[in-house]
Amino acid sequence: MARGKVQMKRIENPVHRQVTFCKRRAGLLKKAKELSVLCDAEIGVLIFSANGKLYELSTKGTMQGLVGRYMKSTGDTQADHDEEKQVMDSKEEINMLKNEIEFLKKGLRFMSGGGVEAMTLDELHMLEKHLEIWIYHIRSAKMDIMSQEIQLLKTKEGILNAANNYLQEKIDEQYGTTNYGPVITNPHPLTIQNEIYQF
Amino acid sequence: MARGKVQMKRIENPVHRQVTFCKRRAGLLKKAKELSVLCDAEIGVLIFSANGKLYELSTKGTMQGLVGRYMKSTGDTQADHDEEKQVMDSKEEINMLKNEIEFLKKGLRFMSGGGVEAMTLDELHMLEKHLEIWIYHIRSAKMDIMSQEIQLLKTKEGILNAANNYLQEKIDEQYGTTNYGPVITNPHPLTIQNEIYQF
DNA sequence: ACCTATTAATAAGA
DNA sequence: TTCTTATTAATAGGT
Repeated sequence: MARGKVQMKRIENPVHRQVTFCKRRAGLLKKAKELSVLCDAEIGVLIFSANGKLYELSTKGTMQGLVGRYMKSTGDTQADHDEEKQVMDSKEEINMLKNEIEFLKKGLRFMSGGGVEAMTLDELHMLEKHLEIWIYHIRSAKMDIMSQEIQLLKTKEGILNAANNYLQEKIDEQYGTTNYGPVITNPHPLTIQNEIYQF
Repeated sequence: MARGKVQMKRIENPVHRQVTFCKRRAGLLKKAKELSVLCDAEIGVLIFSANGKLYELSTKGTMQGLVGRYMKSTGDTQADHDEEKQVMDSKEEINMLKNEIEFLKKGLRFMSGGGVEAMTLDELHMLEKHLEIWIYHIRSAKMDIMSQEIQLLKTKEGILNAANNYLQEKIDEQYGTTNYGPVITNPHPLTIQNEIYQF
C-alpha cells in the first residue's frame, strides 16, 4: 500500500515475505482489536505462519472460550460432535453398567455376611429360596463330578487288577517248575486307593 | 481513517456502531485473506457480533481443521484436554465397571440354575459353603425382623385391649342403672389378629 | 527497526 | 446496505 501496488499472490522472495508477514500480522491483530473495542464484538484470530509458528489473539476471554462458543454456535461440527457424542455414549454406558452392578451387588451383598439389615422380609424370603436352589444345583453338580471320578477310578482299578493278575500268573509260572512250595503273595499289590473327597 | 480520527472505544451510537462493524469486519477479513495469500499462512478469524451473530473465515481448509491444529499446537488446552481426558476417563471407568460386572456375574451365574458345569469341584465346594453362610445370615435377619413385628403386634394388642376394656365399662355403666340383666358380650370385640408370616 | 511516499481503508454523508 | 469522497491508517521499499 505504499510505494507501489502489491500483487495479491504469494511473495516469492523469502525476506520480503517474512517482513510482510510480520507487518501485516501486526496490522491484522490491531484491526481485530479495534473492531472488538469499537463494536463490542468478540473476536479470535489464529495465524499459522508458513513454517508452522502460531500467533493468536482473542478479545474478551480466552481462545478456548471462543472456540467453545464457536463449537456451540455451529452446533454439530465434526470433531466437537464426535467427541461430545463419544462422551455422551460413554456416560450412558457407564450409567447402564453402574445399574447392572447395583443389581448384581444387591444379590451378592451377603457374601461379606453384612448388609442383610437393609432388605425387606420379602426380599430375604426370595433370596433364601434362590440360595436353596443354588445349593441344590451345586450339590447336583458335585454328585455328577464325583460319580465321574468314581467311574474313572473303578476303570483304573479294573485295569490294574488285570495287570496284577497277569503278573501273578507269570510269577506262578516261573516258580511253579522249581516248586518252592506255596508262595504267599499280596493278591492285588498294585491296587491304588481312590481319592477321598470331603462331602 | 477518514474525515476525522476515531476514538478507540466502544461506539455508543448503535447505528454508527453497526455500520462500522460491517465495514471493519469486511476489512478485517480482507486483510486476513491477503496475509494468508501473500505470506502463505493459515489463518482463521472468528467474529461474534455484540448480538451474538457469528462471522468466520478460515484460509486453507476448514475452521475445524484449523481449530484442531490449534488444539494440537497449544498441546493441553482446556476444551481439548478436558474432552480427551473425559473420554479416556470414561473408557477406563467402563473397563473397570465391566471387570467388576464379570466378577459379580461369576458369583451370580447360579441364579439361573445353569452354568454350574463350568466350575471345578473345589469351586463348587467354596460356593456351597458361601451359600450356607448366606442362608444362615438371611435366616437370622428374618428372625430379627419377625421378632420386631411380633413385638409391634403385641403392643398393638395391648392398646386395643385397653380401649376395649374402656368401651366395655361405658356400656356396663349405661345399661347398669336400667338393669336389663346380664348382657352377654364378647370380652375383646376389637382385638385384631396378628399377621401370619410363612416360614 | 525506522522512514515516508504511496496505497488502502474507512468515517461521514447521501 | 451501498456509494462517494475526504481523510486517516497501513505499509512497501529503502535505509
